[in-house]
Amino acid sequence: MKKVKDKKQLIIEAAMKIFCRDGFHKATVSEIAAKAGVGKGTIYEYFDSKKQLFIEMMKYYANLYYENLIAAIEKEKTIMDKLKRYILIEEEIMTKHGDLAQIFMREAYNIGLEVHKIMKNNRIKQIQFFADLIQAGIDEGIFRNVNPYTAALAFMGSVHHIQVSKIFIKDSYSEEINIENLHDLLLNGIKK
Amino acid sequence: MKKVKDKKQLIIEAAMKIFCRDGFHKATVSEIAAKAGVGKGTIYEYFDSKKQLFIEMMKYYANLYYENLIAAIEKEKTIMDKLKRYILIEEEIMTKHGDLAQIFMREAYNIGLEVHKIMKNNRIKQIQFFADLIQAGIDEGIFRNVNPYTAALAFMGSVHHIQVSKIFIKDSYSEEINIENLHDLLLNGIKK
Amino acid sequence: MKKVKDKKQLIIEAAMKIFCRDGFHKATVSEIAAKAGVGKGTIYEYFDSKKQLFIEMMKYYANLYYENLIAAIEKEKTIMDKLKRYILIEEEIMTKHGDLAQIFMREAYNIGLEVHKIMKNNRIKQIQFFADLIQAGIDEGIFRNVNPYTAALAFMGSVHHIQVSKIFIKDSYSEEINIENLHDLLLNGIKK
Amino acid sequence: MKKVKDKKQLIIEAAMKIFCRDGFHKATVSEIAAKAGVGKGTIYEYFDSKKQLFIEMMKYYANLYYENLIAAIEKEKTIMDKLKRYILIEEEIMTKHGDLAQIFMREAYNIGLEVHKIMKNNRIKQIQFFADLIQAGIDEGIFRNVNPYTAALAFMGSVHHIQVSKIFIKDSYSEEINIENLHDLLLNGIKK
DNA sequence: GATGAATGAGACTTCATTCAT
DNA sequence: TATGAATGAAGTCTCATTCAT
Repeated sequence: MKKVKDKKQLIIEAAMKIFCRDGFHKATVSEIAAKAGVGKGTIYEYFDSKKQLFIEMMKYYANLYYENLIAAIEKEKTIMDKLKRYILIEEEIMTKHGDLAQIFMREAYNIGLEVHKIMKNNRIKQIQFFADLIQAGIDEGIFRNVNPYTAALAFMGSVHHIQVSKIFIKDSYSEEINIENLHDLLLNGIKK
Repeated sequence: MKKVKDKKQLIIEAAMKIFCRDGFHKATVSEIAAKAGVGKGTIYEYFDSKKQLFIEMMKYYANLYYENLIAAIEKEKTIMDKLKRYILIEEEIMTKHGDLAQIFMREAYNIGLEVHKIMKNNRIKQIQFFADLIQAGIDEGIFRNVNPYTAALAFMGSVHHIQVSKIFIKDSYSEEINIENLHDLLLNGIKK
Repeated sequence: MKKVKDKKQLIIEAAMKIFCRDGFHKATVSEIAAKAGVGKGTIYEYFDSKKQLFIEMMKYYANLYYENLIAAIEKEKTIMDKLKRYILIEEEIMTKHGDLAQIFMREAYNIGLEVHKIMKNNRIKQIQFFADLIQAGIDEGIFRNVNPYTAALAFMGSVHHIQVSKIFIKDSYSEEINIENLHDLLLNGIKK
Repeated sequence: MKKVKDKKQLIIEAAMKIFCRDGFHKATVSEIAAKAGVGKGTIYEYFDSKKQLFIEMMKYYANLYYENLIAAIEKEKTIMDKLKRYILIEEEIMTKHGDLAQIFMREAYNIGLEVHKIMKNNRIKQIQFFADLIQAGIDEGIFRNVNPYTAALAFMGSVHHIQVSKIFIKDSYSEEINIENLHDLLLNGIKK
């Protein structure tokens, strides 16, 4: 019984790597099977189709991400620490799983309605969670009276973008770009 | 000679629409031809392959985008106006051509080295341009002494992320999220 | 325009041979293509699927059969001659296309509703046509007052069965079994 | 030892149902196993392959059929009663096991030489048995001097065809078609 | 130059068969 | 003995690309 779960897990992890590298349509079931170290037919013992494998892979990582996020943030005491932690986790996730985030975004429109729904719900949950944090900060009087959703998206977008750029550009001035700078910038603004 | 260019242009525009909707691998040459109103074989009169068509399509829109950006910004006089114009153009582009930006990002890794290079150069040019603007603002004393690259990426990422979220989430609280709020936030920060 | 029809026809004829020899499920599209002298993909230019090819093949031969049958019978003047002609044609068809009749029967249940309907309609048309002939003979007073449908089926079944047996058994006493004997038997009965 | 036979028997009976419904190639070993209430692997404990299972299933039912036929007919005293009994049994078998007869016919050509031989021998035995009955009737002076093989095949074919038509057409005039009519027709002919 | 019928490589998926338990 | 998870050969179908017209 444990073994069955292990093999399904194995396939999901292999699928994640291949889907991230190639996207849904370029990825082949053959290669996922090879990466998982199982036969091609075995994939179909655990998943109805390539599409279904993609969906279950997405669900798995979406949940994993959200659970970890909540767990880490709830350890922090103050709003400011929670906020910083959120940004740090976003950064960490983007570093480790930026490709996953990318493919979630990109394929969300194309694979089908179910994928789109998962993505949308996941995204809304995140934004809401972050917006709630900011709203709490506003209520406590440590933040200006900004729109919490705009702020949430700005924060998330900045972190995301910086990370993607670092991965993408690699050999350039990406060294000097770091999250410490970003924290300062987002908290204090650019204007003198 | 003029006619030839017209037909090539026609195919590139059709290709853009189909590639944006379906991604590189799901898109079919047949449908691009149909959209362009030409025969399937005609595509191959103007482009060596589907991949080459994608590359040329990308080059075309990357240039178009950059030229328009520069032209619009250079019309503005002050640093602050240039910066605002930049943000507005980014927003406009994301609104009109967000799907194009998405596909550029997503497929950049997969299609081949040439695509990746185009993307990277384009991105670096943009970041550099924006960072230069910010640096000029710092030099003029209107901005704090932030890292210009971090700031550039944060601005670009925020705009991008908000736009994507608006498209993606649609029916939610996206109404209250707007660029005016974002301007204020990025310029003045969140802290009281 | 003529050529297109020729190639579709070519595929239908090849499909008939392979389907007859192997049955629907054992038959492969590859081999049908090879038999027709076209590429595998060409099959799909003319038919949506293997199943659709089977259906269209069936429709084609069902019509061909029925048209020829009617045409030949209408040339005859008297009821008795029409009846004999019918039996002779049935025999001829079973000789030439017995395998086709077999596959029609066998696969009719399995391929899908559409196939079943075609088969059923075709069968009803035939039975009705034959029963009408017999009824006309009864009305003219040359036949006893038998049930025309029973008689039609008995005649058709006898001819069919004899032919199948001849094909099937081949090397046995099939020489002495012939249609002349059958005519006599069916017209005059077995009892002294 | 008894148990082993029981399980083998169980599989044969399940196989018959599935093969009859789907034909050899469409039928799956999985479903046969499920129907028999055994594991998939168990099938291979008793049969070398799917093909071998089909062959053994055929042999079993061919023998069963023939034994029952002989036993029933030998109970009758007169030629005429034996003949009638034969027709009634054929009818009964076609009613109960028409699908089996169908698949025997259809797949006989395709599965392999061994199947073909079984079928052929079985058929020859039946025809011969029936022809012998008719010949005996001729010798006794109750039948005209018809060709006994032709008559045998005509009788068998008529019964078969009527039965198949009843199953196939169902909702039509099949009510008025019955074996009593057929008896009369075959014995007395159609001519006045 | 323009076309689209023809092609076949390669994708997803099924299922008979094996074998470790 | 009985099982069913695992497998990979083989099938259907798609689609980028070619080439005769």
